[in-house]
Formats: sequence, C-alpha cells, structure tokens
Amino acid sequence: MLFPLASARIDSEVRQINRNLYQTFHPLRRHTDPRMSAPPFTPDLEDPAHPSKVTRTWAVALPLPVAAYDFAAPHGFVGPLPLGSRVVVPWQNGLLVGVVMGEGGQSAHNLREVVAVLDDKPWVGAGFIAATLQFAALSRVPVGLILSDLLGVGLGALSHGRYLHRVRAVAGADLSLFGAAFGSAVPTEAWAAASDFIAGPLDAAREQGLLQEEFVLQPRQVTVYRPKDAGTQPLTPRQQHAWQVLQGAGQLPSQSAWAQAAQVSPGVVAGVLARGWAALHDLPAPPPELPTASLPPLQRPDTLPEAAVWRLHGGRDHERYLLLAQRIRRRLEVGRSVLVIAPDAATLRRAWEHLSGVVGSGAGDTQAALFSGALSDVQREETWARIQRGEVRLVIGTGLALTAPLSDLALLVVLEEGSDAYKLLSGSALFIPDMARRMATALATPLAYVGCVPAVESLTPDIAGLVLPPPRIRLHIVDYAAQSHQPELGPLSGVQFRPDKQGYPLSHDLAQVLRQVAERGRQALLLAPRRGYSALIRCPNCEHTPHCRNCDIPLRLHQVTRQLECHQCGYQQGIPERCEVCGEMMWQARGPGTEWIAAEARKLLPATPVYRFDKDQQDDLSALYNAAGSNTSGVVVATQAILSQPALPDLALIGVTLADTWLNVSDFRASERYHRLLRQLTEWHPTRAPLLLVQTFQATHPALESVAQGLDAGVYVQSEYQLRRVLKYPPHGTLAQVVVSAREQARASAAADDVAAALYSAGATSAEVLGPAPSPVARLKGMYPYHVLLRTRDEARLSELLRGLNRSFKARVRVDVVPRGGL
DNA sequence: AGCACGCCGACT
DNA sequence: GTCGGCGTGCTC
Repeated sequence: MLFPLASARIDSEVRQINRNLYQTFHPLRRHTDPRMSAPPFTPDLEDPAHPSKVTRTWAVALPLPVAAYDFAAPHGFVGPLPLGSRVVVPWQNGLLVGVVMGEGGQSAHNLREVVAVLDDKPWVGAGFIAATLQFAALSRVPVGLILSDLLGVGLGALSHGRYLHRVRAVAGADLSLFGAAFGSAVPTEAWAAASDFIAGPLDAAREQGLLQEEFVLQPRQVTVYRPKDAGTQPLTPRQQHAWQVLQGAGQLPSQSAWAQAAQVSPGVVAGVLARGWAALHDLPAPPPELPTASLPPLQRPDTLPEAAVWRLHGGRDHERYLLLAQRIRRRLEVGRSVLVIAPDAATLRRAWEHLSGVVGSGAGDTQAALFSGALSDVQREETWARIQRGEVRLVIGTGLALTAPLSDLALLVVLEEGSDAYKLLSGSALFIPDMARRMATALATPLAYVGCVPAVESLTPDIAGLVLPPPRIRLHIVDYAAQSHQPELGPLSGVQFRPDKQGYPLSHDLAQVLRQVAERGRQALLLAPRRGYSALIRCPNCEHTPHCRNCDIPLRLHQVTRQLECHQCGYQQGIPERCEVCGEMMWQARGPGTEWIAAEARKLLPATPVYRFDKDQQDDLSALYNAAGSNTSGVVVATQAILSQPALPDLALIGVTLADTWLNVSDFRASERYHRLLRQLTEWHPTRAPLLLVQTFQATHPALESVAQGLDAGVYVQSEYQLRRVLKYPPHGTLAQVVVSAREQARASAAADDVAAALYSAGATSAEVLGPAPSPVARLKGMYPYHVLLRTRDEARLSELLRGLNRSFKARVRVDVVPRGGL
C-alpha cells in the first residue's frame, strides 16, 4: 500500500527557479558544498485541494543509533498523521525505511520530504511508540536504537526486492539537466525502475521536488518447471523419461529436484529444457507455514484478579497456564487482543503449547500467532501482516513481539518477569518487562506477571497477587561446610591440590544416589556452574582465591594451558606457588565446569552413558528423550542451558554440584536468582518430583531453606523485598548506572568525577550518588570504564538528576536506567 | 550504524 | 610530495 505522490504539480515558474539553482550548484556537491547548506528550494506552495499539508512534519525513527529525525509530510499527502506506519525517507543520498513516531517539532531545519508511506495501518503498536519515546527521554538511548533492537520485521523493506521502486520525472521537468551526473540513463516522464539510475543525482532530483516515486509491494513468487506438450526438437529416451516424470509431477521447484525425481543426471533435464519441452513459470508463493495452535485448554471459571497490574506465580506451569487461559479467552471473546511475552525459547514453547489453543474453540476468525527471532524472515513478515490486518488477536512471543501492532489490547502478560534473559545485551540495554510496564501504562491496559517465581519488584502493594502452592519437592542438602575431610584427589596432577573436604564434585551422598539411579535405569541431571573446565582455585587454609589484577573477579583455571585466566579481560598468569595471604603451598580446585564433572561421573558409573550439555558441547540427548519407560539410564552434566530443553522423561535426580556459584556474585539480585533457579529446577519436569540434591557451603541459606520447608515461592521473595527496603534497592527506589569510559584512564577518571559533579549540581544528594568507582572490569576493549551509581526514590527524581548529564563530557557517557547484574 | 572530514607515519 | 591509519562528528 502506498500513497502515490501523483498530485505533485509544480508549475513552470518554479521549475525555472530550480533550473537556475541547478546551474548554480552542482547537485552532487549538495552535502559537501557549504553554499548548499541553505535550502535550494522550499516548495512554499498551497495545494488548493489540501491546504497546508506541506508544512506538516513527522518525527521518524530510523533503524540507526540516532534520535528520531523530523521530515516533512510527502508533498500532497492527505490524511491524519500515519502514526506507527513505515515510511521511506531520504537519508544520506539514499533511502531508508523508518517508522512515524509522532508529530515533528518546530525545527527550523531544512527538512526533507518523506518519499513514501508504505502502510495504511500501523506497522508498530501505539503502546510501543509511547513507551519508546518515554524510555528514550529518560535513558538518553537513541530512539532508533530501541527500534532496531525490538522491531524484528519490516525495516528491510527496500532490500530483497520486496517493493518495486519506480520513479519518473514530474510532468514538464527536464532531468537531462543532470545529464552528466546521471550518465546515460536519465529519468523521463515514463515510470522506470529506480535501480536504473544513479542514486546521487536521483536524490538531488528528489530534493528539488522533480521526481515522482512509488513503492509497490511485490507478491512473493516461486519459480517452477512445468512441462510443455511439444518442444522444438525431439527428445532422447532419457529426456523423454525426464519429461514424463515432470508431466506426472505437474511441476517441480528446481532442475536438481527434477533430476532427482527422474533419477537422471542434471544434464538430461537441461536437455529437455533446451529442446523446449519444459519452461520456467513464476507462481505466487504459497504463504509460509506458521506454527500450528495447540488444542484448546479446558474451560474453567476465570478466578484471576481484576486489577490494573496483577501477578500469578508458584505451582506448576500447566496450572498457571490453565488459569491464565481463562482470562485470555474472556478477553478474546469480546473481540479484544492479548499479548504474551516470554523471556526465552523454552518458556515461549511452553506458553505456546498451553495458550495458543485458546482461540481455537470459539470464533474461527481469530487466531494466535507465535513471534520470535527464530522464525524465518518470510514467516515473520506473514505473521506481522496478519496482525496488521487484524486476523490475529493473540500474540505469544519474545520481547520482539512488544512492537506488534495489535489494536485494542486488553491484556499484556509478561512471563517470568524476573528472568535475566529479558535484559538485552545490545546497544539499548533494554529490560523487556520495563518496556512492557511503560506500554501498559501508556495504553491503560492491564498488565500481568505470570511465572514460577515472582520478581522482588512484583511484590509492591499495588500489584494484586496470587501464589499457588509449590509442587511436591524432595530435597537433600549436602553441607560441605559441615563435612570432614575426604581423601580424594583432584584431577590436576602436577600441581599440588589438596583434596576437597567432602568428595568434590561428587559428594558421597550424590555418588550413592547416582549409583541407585543407574541401577534402576533412571536418568539424572548434574548441574555444573560453568562450562568447560573452568575452575577456581582456593587456599584451603584461608579461603583466599587469586583474583585478576585488573578486575574484581576470581581467575579461572584452564586445564590445557595450566594458567589462571580472567574471563572478563583475558589477563593470564601461572598458578602461584603459595597463597599470597597466608603462605599456604597447596590449592584446592573448586567450581569446575561440565568437563570435569562429566569425567568424574564416568569414573563413578563406567557402564552408564554420560552426556554433556552446555554452550560449548551439546551432546545428542535423543536416546534419553526417546527412552521413556524403557529403563534407559543416563547422566546429563549441564549448565543452566539445559533448562531450556524439555525435561528428561525418566528424571529421578537433579544434582546441583555447587550451589554457592549462584551466590558468590557481587549483585544484590544474586540470592533472588539462586532462589529462582531452585524453584525452576523443582518444576523442570512437568509431572515428576525428582530428588533435588544440593551441594553447598551455605546449607542454611534462607532461599534453600524456604524450598526445603515447602514454603511457596512468594515467601522468600517477600523477605528479600523487606531486606531491600533498607538499602533503597528496587522496588523501594530507582537505580541507574552511569558508565563513563575513555581510552586513557586519567581522562575516564576525570570525566567520571565531572559526571558526578554534574549530578550534584543537578541537585543530587550524597545519598543518591554512589561513586565514581572504577568498573570491576578495569579495562574493556581498550577503554577504561568508571561507574557512577544513582539511587533515587523514584523515576521522576532520576529523570531530574539525569538532566544534569545533558551536556558533553570528555568521555563516552552511557546511562543504564534498568541495570541488571554487575552491581 | 555508515560515511565523511581531518590530522600524523611509510611509500611510488 | 601522496596513501592511509581510524578519531570525531553528522545524518532531517
């Protein structure tokens, strides 16, 4: 869909002015010639039918790390502001696709005109636009960066031939004046493909208003080979056979497929074509296959809270989804839309299984759509088009789905709202639930948090809450701190390692249970803290662990190189001869990765297959998955990555080899994260309650105790909520991390002081500004980062203080207003 | 992000 | 004398 600019009519007098201007200023020098900084021609014309249209300006976000830029509405554009629609705009001698984010400002800037409007309905939801503008204003993250991080489809509309872009000269305009610049191909008054012309002069003509352009969406096509009844030359016997195969199939997608079907060489097929007995045909491509919805969930009464923001946690996931499905159904039944956001592929898959059938039973015209980056481009585009046309009213997806142009949104569901997977690692450093919250507020749409464990931030009194009773739990704790020494050598011969207190990584209890699991033909999961072989070393005498000299993190042991290495900055050193604190001459190895634990498990159970599953090595687990009920034993040694896989069917044991890894992190969310992990382990298997065996030096940690005592998932989180009140951590305050970095340390340090001073002069108190301090990673990619932490009572106050940073510093200043990790 | 301009080392 | 390193700045 497009709005042709055919109404652009420029009378001969104006064209004459332009001709004069062309002769004065060479069009190709436009961007570099300072004389061209003044507008060469401003079409100050009134279209008699639609007065004042040319003065309208639109703010357009582009998929670049820049703010939204203002553009003039297309010449002769009729109608209201196309908020959320994609537009084609001129950008640096070329064209870009952007999204209309709102009215433009009062800029006196020499605005270019929007070239074309691609959509007659929004491509991006209004709530997302509002949330983006709000977040960008607070965080100073460029709007375009947010857009390119979250809009997963449609901004590449100018590539891949999706649109036919045609141009022609405005009636009466003679573009041959550009002759030299255009070369031999000069646009005339006849439509022609834009690709026929050189981009630079084309943009100059565009800027002068002498070009009409249109973008026509091309139907997707596939080419197939079809037989012809007669050719130009007779066929050989083999060719005859190939032709008959094609005749029988009707059509085939490629020569190779055809050759394969006929069991002849490709040359035979080519011969049939050469003799004119078959030809290529372009056909409209069938719509891509999209994920099919599951069966409708059971119908139950809707017992969930009716509130602006509510939460549902605990229990097992099918219980939560069953309750949630009732609410979603009620909203869809009255013709409204629902958006469900998941943090990762595993949660998304479960949500789709349990919720996508909600619309299957009732009105046939409404369908659920799954949306994530895992879809192909074609699938994503098809899904988006369906949402845009209103054929889809339930969208279940990752954070990318926040941009979906659902109209009349009645409910926004954020699944597992505390998941770290929601924190984007890309430039915008967004936290998806934060955007969802802003969207829901902007649209006045109810917001729901649903998951295994509530985030501490979800426990504020204004959020109506429901926590289901926990599933049955069988828990056994191995308390390393209380155990006596156990003579067992670590695997690192050559360096002196004192054996760990109780057998490590497999304690006696764990070893015993593992043997039982193997004997009974069941399956076990051993959770390792890290992948590979990476271990920490620790002085058995004083507990000292060598740390990186640049960073505030422990060095990791590398088996192959026999070196200690910093996993943040790459610093390496040999294993020290003695403890630098107490002089002890032996080390213990702790916190090994999957590699070591797998080796130990094989030693223990030589007859049982041991698999590894982590980012480095993902063994094929299908033997275990296909083995339900067949006594196929196996041990999987894995990192947390395993939780994104379906549970092992005959799972009898989950061993957490060293729980402390999740606690020894300098992050105020560490224990919340640890608690969440324990709860996720207890509900990994959808129906069974495998024994959860936790090895730890902190056997009385309250998170672990709350699980052991069978308390529901909300209890421990509630205690964290109270603890955070003291330190004014979220949700009792708002945090923001300002990262100041520069190439030279002195400059970074000075700029960080400067930033802190700017915050103080913006009114900050010493209780609100923490730092500046060198980042835990002393040097990162040749830059020295410094951190200034802001802790304010609320977001309005944060915004007020951050305004003090609206000037330039002699270093890069980045603000993360939803910091996660590393605090 | 690109892509330009701009100011200091090794080459036809 | 030029080619070229990537540092800083702009894009409506």
